[in-house]
Amino acid sequence: MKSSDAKLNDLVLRRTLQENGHRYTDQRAAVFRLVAHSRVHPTAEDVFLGVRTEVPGISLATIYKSLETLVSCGLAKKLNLDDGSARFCGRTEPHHHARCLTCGGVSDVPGELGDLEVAALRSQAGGFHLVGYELELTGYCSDCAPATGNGAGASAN
Amino acid sequence: MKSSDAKLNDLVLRRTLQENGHRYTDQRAAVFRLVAHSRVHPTAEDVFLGVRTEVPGISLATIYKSLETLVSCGLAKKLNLDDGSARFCGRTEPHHHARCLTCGGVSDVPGELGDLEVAALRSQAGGFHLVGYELELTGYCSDCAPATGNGAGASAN
DNA sequence: GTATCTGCAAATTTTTTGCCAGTAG
DNA sequence: CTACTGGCAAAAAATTTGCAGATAC
Repeated sequence: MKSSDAKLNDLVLRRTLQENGHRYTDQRAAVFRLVAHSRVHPTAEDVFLGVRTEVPGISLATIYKSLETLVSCGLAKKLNLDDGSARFCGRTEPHHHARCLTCGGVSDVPGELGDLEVAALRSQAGGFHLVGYELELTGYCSDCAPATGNGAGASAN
Repeated sequence: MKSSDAKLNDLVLRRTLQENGHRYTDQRAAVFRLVAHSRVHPTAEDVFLGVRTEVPGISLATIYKSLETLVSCGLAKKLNLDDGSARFCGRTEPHHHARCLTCGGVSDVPGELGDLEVAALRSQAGGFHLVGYELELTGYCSDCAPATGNGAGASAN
C-alpha cells in the first residue's frame, strides 16, 4: 500500500475505465480505492460511509452508480451473500467466501478449484459454456464454532 | 409425481415441521409442493402467483413466512443469484447452479465437489468449520452461447 | 463543445413487521 | 385451551431513476 502502489492502481483504473467507454472521476477513484483495499466485503452503505470521509459531498446514488460501473469493467465483484444487501469485493486473487451461519461474517478463503474439478464441472454442465464460478462456503467461524467436535460432511445445495 | 409420491412428500413435510417445532398448514404444504416440484428457481412472487391458484386467499406475506420456515427446516434453499429478488430451490439431490450472463436464466448442474476438493477447501479454510457450500457457475447457456469457439479458462472470484 | 457524470429527491421494488382473528395440536 | 399462524396493511430497507447543473476529455 505504498504510494507507488496507489499510483499504479489509479492508472489501472484510469485505463480500464477508458477502455470501457467511461470517464475517470474522483468519486469513482475513491470508491475503487475503498473496495480494492477493503477486506470486509462492504455493502453499498458501507462504501458510502467510508468514501464520505474522503469525498464529503458524495451521494449514495453515486455510490451505487460507481459500483455498477466498476463491476461492469471487472474491477469489482458483486457478491450475493444472503443478508439483505449486496456486498462488493475488489480483491483480484482467486478466492472463495466463507460465511458464518451464526454471526453472518464473511471471510476470504484463498485458492481456486483444481483443473480436474473444473473440467468435471464443464462436462457435467453439458451445453453450458462455463466462464467462471463463485463458491460460497457455509459453516461456523472460529469465534462461533459449535461445541460439538465434528470434522466431516459438507454437502452441496 | 404419482399420488403415492405426493403423499410421501407430505408426510416428510409434516414430520420435519413437527421436529422443528412448527405446525403443518395447508399454506405451507402448498408452498412446499410448488417449490419442491419447480425447476425454475422461483422468486417469492413466482411462488405467490403459483400457489394462489391452489390456495386463492393466500397472501404474499404468508409466502415469505412459509418460505423462511421451509428454509429454516432445510426443506428449501434460498439462492442469491444477483437479480433483484431471492430465488428458492426445493431440489434435494446435490447440484450446482449455472447462470447465463446473457439471458439471466439459471439451470441446474447435477453433481457435487469431490471429497478431495472438499478436504482441500476445509484445510484452506483454516479455523472455519465447514458445513456446506453453494457453487454458482457463470457463463452462457446453449441458447446464448457466444460465437467464439473457446473451451478453456474458468476462474474463481 | 459535448457527451458523460454527479447529487438530489422521488419512485420502485423487495422484504419485514404488528396486530387480531383463526386454527392446529 | 393455548401457542402458533395467516391475512392485511403499513413500514422498512435496498436499489433505481429523472433531471439540471457540473465536469472530463
